Amino acid sequence: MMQQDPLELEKMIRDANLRPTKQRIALAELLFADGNRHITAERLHGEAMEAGVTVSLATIYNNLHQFTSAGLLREVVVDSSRSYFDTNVSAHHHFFHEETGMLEDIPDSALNVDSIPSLPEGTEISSVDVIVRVSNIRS
Amino acid sequence: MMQQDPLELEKMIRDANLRPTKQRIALAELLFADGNRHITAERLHGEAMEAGVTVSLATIYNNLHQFTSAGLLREVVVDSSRSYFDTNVSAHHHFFHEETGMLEDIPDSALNVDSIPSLPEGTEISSVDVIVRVSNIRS
DNA sequence: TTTCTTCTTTAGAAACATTCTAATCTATTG
DNA sequence: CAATAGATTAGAATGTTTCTAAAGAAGAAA
Repeated sequence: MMQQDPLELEKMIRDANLRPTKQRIALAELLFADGNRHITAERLHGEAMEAGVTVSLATIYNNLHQFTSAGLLREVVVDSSRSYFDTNVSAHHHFFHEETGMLEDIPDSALNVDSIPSLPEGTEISSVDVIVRVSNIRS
Repeated sequence: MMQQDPLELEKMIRDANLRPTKQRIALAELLFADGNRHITAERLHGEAMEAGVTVSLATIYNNLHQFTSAGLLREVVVDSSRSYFDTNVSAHHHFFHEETGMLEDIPDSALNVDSIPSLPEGTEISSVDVIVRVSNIRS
């Protein structure tokens, strides 16, 4: 995404039918200014604090979900205790570092999933998520 | 797995260096007697109650984790608010029904993941998890 | 069997992430 | 500017999971 310009961000927010409030713009900057990010609510809250923006946790959650509904973010489920949000919404997969809890993109082109078996009756694919869990080699 | 015989179950528990207590045996029966299952702690607790076995939730969690460490169960991460435990510990993947929260196995042979890109420096694969999220076709 | 040790279970408290509530505040529109 | 619809917030509430400390059960040794 890589949206540096505040005006672009504001347009993006408006296009999502959301009002460009101080908090929302600040969060959008933190999320989208520096390119692809994988972030938890708690960490985004911390970054907002550091940046001198007072935002409540409730607002962090509200906005993460609103951005996700608008297709600006994608939720990645890798950890049963925390939610990660990914600013890269195009097709791709993930490495998950078990020790650090860090996520890393795997380009869609770098991995191939095929011969998906027949789907359960009456269902359609919503997404295919591949998570390659990696850990440090212990010597 | 499909372990019907109580004696087999007891052996399985002993082989995992665990004591065959009343609660542990009852949980093992619920988990392993009827073949492949995908279950949450809460649901296992409910089933134990129904079966007339009094087990605390703490014990449910203790045992699910101990069985997992022993390789008798595998934790499947598909939902950021709940943990699922799978009695099928051999290589395979999952369909996840978004509406019902139900999990369904995809045999390893029915799905192929290839050309996994070079791993991050100093790491090794711990597992490759494919989750095909499906939802009911809305007409 | 009796005793000793180690492992288990448990109730309840605590921790943690997330959602809800209802009041206040802000952006937008007329 | 006034009215309204949307946004933010503190704090309470929820839901899952873990922790604590005490009491109970299993295994080993004599």
